[in-house]
Amino acid sequence: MKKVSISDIARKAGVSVSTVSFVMNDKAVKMRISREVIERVEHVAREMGYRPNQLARGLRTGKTKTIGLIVENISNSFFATLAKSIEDEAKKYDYKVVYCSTDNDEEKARELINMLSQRQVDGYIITPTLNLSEDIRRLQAENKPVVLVDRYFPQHEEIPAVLVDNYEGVSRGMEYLYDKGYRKIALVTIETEMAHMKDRIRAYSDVLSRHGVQPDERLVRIVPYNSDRESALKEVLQLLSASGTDIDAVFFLTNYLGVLGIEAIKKLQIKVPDQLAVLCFDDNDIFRLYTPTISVIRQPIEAIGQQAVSTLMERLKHTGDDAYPVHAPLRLEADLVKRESV
Amino acid sequence: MKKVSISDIARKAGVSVSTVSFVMNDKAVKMRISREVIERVEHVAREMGYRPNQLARGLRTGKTKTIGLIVENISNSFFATLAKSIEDEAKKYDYKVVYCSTDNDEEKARELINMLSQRQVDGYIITPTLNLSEDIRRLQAENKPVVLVDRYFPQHEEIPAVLVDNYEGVSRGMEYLYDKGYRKIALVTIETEMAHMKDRIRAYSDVLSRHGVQPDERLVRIVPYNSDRESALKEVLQLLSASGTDIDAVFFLTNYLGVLGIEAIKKLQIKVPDQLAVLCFDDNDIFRLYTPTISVIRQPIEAIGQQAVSTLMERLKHTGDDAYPVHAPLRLEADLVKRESV
DNA sequence: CTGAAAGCGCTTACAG
DNA sequence: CTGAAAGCGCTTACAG
Repeated sequence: MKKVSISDIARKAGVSVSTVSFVMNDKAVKMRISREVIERVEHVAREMGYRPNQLARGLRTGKTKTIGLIVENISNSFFATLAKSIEDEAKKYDYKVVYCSTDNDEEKARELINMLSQRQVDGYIITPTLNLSEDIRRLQAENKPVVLVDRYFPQHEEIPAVLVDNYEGVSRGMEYLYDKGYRKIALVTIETEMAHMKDRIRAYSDVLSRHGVQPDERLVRIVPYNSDRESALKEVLQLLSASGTDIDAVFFLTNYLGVLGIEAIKKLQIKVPDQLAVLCFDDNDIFRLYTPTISVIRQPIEAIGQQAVSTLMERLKHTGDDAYPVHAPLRLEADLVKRESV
Repeated sequence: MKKVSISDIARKAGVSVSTVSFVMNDKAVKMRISREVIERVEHVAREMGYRPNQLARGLRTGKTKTIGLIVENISNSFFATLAKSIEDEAKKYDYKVVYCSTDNDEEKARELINMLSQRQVDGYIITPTLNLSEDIRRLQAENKPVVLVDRYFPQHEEIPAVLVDNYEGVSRGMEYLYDKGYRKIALVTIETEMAHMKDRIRAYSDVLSRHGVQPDERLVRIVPYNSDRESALKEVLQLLSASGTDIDAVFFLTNYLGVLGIEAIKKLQIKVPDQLAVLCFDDNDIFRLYTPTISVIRQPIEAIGQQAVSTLMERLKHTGDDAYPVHAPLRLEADLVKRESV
């Protein structure tokens, strides 16, 4: 059974391919094609089970109605939720989404951009890795709009970005811990040069300074990026069991670290929040169900996805318009979810 | 900046488009093109930043090197992990994956198949909904191989499927509970006609019968498919707090139900495993970290993804071969992960 | 060894 | 109101 093409329909309906094309694209009325022909063509098309070949259409029109989405890792719950929200939102605009994971590898990210570009996606939503700004500018130069999500390049305001307000979110969390009387607040973060994490760390230090507290190096643990689960866990265990530091609270700067933290706390049998208060950036089902429940700064994932799509759609409409306004990253507010761990 | 095409390169290198095409496709040697021309073409292509248009290539060759993956919901951790494993495995064969979610809606599943078909994917990996077998057979008739994952159609052996051995997995879990001395074993499942769930339920009853236990209706709770989170939780709460049933263990047949179960148990302050043993089909980070840790029957998700891809690749090679052998579904063994809840 | 030409399935000016 | 034809960017028999 071969796929049926427009010319098969034309032959069977006794009209030209142009006529069929006009009917299939709802341009029949504009082209003043007779009611009778329209109906005949539609009937034949349905009968033969016609499905337009989008490859051919894309080749001809230069538009594929497809968004390329590049995330760090689709199996991570944050990105999976983000991807779903982008897929659902894009559908409203009649766009499809093709997604893929970088595993936070620069080279892989480049390959993916390359692959999506070859498939002629109309625009991109990207969770960038480091050093990707040149590749992204090249896309923009080819008139392919790009919107960053979750991360951004501070020195490149011409690349729009949608993300949570990291600085504000961590500040809020820190103030909350401070208000509750905690003074020896430890921080667990991941080693990276990316600006979104630097913003989070900066908020931690700034809040401490504002309260006249000297940041204590021993309270900050930076997990190397490529450490496997085991060694990362070891780092956290070390921090939490170190004597002489008197930690009374710990702030995990990512979801993944928070989960490791829970494991460490469980292993060390630390009583939360009596011996140690726990706060995490980014929510997770586990935090809601763990005993005690873990307080978090929650990112508005759905809203990030929706805004990313609508920003991209805006750009897609203005394609070729060089004077398109430059924006600072769009920062959405995070929620402080108070639970039992603080 | 326009994209550069094969003819731009041909012009600049002073050769024909055919020559460029042969060089780009590593057929230069076979066509005995001179070393010098090859080098000139490659140099020009690199210089101009040439990226082949896959739409055009796909249109011409009829192959897109793309797999369409349809799952229930990409934001669910089971499917997110499965999708990642399929993406990684497909990459080894130099195939890309386009994924999308049905939300378990028959109509949406049909639309997605339609969409992927219009984009000319070479083959499909599908988590089917009910009543999808006809649509799938149509794909097969069009010579597009399909492999089902996670679910299957027992009456359609001609559609290959890769899934966990549901019957064996639940049987193993039940025997384990029985061995541990539990006799009043409750079951929480989801309402569906799909065979994979029926297999799980059948295993539950069979193990009970084998031990001469009359299945007690009051011990089985079937959560209606479209119930929202709240009402599903209510169902579970009701089951666990019902008096006069003396439940001593509960077996949740899906990940999602197990998480609800944890919530219910937490709310009711039931002591696990002293007052109630808990077992769940399908693992989840939560089960590993909850206190007490929850024992599970773990699906070999990675292996399912890998087998699905390799089965599909096999079919892709034999495309057009009508006599391709019919297989029963490939059932992979689940692990019993003993933790503290039983 | 290399080029000219057909054709994949569409859309869209252009002509009548 | 409808059709013939060009062209999107490729691949691939065919010819020389």
